Amino acid sequence: MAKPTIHQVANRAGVSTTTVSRTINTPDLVDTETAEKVWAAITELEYYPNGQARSLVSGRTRLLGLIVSDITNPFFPEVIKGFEDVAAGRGFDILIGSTDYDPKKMARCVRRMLERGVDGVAIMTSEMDHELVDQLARRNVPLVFLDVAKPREGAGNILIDYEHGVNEAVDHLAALGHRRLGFVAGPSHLWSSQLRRRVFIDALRRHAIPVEERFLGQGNHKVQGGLTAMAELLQLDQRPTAVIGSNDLTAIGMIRGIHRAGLSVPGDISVVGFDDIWLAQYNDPPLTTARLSREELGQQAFHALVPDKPDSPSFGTVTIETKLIVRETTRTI
Amino acid sequence: MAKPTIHQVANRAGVSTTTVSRTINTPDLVDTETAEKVWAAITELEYYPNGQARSLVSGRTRLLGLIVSDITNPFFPEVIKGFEDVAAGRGFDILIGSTDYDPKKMARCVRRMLERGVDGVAIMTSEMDHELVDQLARRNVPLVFLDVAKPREGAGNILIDYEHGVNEAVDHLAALGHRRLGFVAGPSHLWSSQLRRRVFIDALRRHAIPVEERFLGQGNHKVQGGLTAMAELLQLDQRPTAVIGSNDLTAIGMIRGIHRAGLSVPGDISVVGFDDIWLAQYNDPPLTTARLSREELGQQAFHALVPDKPDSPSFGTVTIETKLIVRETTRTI
DNA sequence: GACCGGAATGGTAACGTTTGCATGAATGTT
DNA sequence: AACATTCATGCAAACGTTACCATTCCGGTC
Repeated sequence: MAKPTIHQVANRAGVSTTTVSRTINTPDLVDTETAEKVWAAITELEYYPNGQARSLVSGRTRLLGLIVSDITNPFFPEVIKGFEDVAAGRGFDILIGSTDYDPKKMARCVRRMLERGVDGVAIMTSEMDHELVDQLARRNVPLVFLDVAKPREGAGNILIDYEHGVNEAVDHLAALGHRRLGFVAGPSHLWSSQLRRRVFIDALRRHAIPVEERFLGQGNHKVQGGLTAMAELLQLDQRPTAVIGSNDLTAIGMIRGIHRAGLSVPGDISVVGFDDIWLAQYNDPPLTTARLSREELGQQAFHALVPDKPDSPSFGTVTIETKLIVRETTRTI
Repeated sequence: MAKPTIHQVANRAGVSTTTVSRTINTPDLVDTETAEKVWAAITELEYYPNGQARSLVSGRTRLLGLIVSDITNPFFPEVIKGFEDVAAGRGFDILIGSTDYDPKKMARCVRRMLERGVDGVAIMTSEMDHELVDQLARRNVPLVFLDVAKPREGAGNILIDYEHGVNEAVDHLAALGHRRLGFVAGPSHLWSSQLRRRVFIDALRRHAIPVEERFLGQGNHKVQGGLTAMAELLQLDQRPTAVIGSNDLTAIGMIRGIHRAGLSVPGDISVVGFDDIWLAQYNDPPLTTARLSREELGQQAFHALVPDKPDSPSFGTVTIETKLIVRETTRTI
């Protein structure tokens, strides 16, 4: 009795398969009485329409791909959640692909999505093979890129307004009297990480604060990177009085580094992070950071892929705001 | 030119669709020379076989469902990673479902998986509607339950040997001279959380350490819960000298609580966590905790769902070990 | 009372694969 | 030289839906 088909339902209800199909998809076209019989048969048999058959004829799969670098990175799960929530609400399922920062895996991911015939792909990873992505585009698969170098033609692009948050951070620090600001960047191959660094430097200029090369550290967007970069910064005979991390993990590592050196945050050095991951508020002390709403990021990605009004492709560019959240890792000098 | 079919490939290569299909699936059956022609056509046209058509005839989708409560909980992503890694290696895709602790969403999840015709479902959530799960079982969908109350017949079950880790923790603490041990539990509706508590109490008995009711706090497996529970414990006129958290998040919250009260870890109170989430090692100070390998959990789940040898259903029960990792939150009394 | 229009339903051809059966050529066996 | 055996290939029928094109029956209109 496993997996009844539409035929069995039709038999049991004493109607044609066409009628069953209609009862499910276009109820207006079928008589109330017959509809009831059909529904009875459906529930009795525990019938579920076969998705592959459905999408074979319709050409749509109601399946969306989501490619991230590493689901283990606390930044991503929240994006996924935002994406999945709204997708599930609209009857879409999502296919997760982790690239693990490995272009080969990325290729495998794309191939898998292609074979599944996804109705769209959200790409949130930098190790991108352009040839591969072009292949998707050529097959008219809607695409959306999240926080990627240059907006791509013929695809949705979700940009992040780093400037606002970073400016607020520098404002905040400057208002507290800090003039010697440091920054620990993320991996240099990552475009968004370079951008964050650049935006920081611009903000300093705008505040007429001198940009000191030696205050610019190099991390990797992980705790460890922040920790070791901070250790170097602390070697300097003249230390920065406040530092900003390229993301929260970096900032948290920096705080660890400062603690290990026997100094205190924010007593000796103020620290600001970026992203406001979940963990930031539970750090010790709670981290001041520029928030970037991952939920919104995920939601916007979905909307770019499947527009509210059918057939109105939204190749637009959406910008996500960032906003400083002041907690307890910053203090007047 | 979007989405070429097997027919177009066949045309271009001057062979029948059958031959194309065979070149892809059973290369032995086709002449090397024709195979080459076919492959040429395939790459020129950028042909990818249509998955739905494929699984419509084969009956298999090579799609696996994975139902978790909340992907945002740092415990889950690593399980997912373990699961996905090995699944991708074997050509399976996975469909993520978040229940958000909501039985309604759980129902929607199951329905979605049923319609997609998944080849198996891994369930790692407690808000389980038995009727729903039975529906899956009736349709012969392989199932595996992760860390669930009682092993279920006709399905895989992955259990976690909490005892070993907790015993090691209590051993460790006892060896350091602690005799007043506290425990902050997880949500009481969660079976695994009750089990952890029970195992802790058993371990105390085994060490002939008195079980003091007032040292048993109530958390919620989140940082906040550990924090407030610890605050209560600290009100006691006689405080525990060491405390164990039901999971790492709880333990981290407890440490925050201790710090807020102006006490130090491990100077005044020793703390032990459970799980060894990624974050544990970067806590300040690094957390002593009983490790439960989430990667292994995910991998075992996959293997339970799709056995190495086809058609050998593995309804067995696998146990995952736990093991104490000593870091810097425990010290002699 | 013949005709028309709409509502409810059914028959059937797709959709893109795989697969069992059939065919034909080439090779080997007696 | 006739025949069995393998190898390479093709034809056509599935798989479970949906969508187009009938068909039937009904009440209403002139």
